[in-house]
Amino acid sequence: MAPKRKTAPKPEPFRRRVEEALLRVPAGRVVTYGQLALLAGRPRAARAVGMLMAQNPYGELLPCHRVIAASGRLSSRSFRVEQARRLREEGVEVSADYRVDLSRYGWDGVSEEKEGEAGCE
DNA sequence: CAACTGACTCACT
DNA sequence: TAGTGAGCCAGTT
Repeated sequence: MAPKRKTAPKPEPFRRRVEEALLRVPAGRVVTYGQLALLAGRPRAARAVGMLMAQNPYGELLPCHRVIAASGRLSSRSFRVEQARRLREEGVEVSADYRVDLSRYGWDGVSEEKEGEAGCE
């Protein structure tokens, strides 16, 4: 017993966890690679998450455009344009510098989308 | 089997 | 305030 696995608390591939966590993110909300990695079970695997997004064979099937850097900026010079476009379509304000306010759109990890008013400022 | 890369993050200078 | 370096994780070659 006690399968000594330094990593992978679950037999499920890290990829799967990231996908599930990403699919949990409601529209109009964004998460950072670190947050997504945390939900996936690896708070330090932000890099791995980024790679999965770049490799994501699901393409548009996966809301990878909701994943941004911890600085609130869109990474990937090749995709940041489309990312910002999709985020704006979901109601997320993306600055001309491809910057998103995590304080407003940063997902807390709660699927409860009660931002109906979203005008508290 | 081992090494390098990469859509990251944090800390220090 | 901005820029640079080292660390960490998973996937690819």
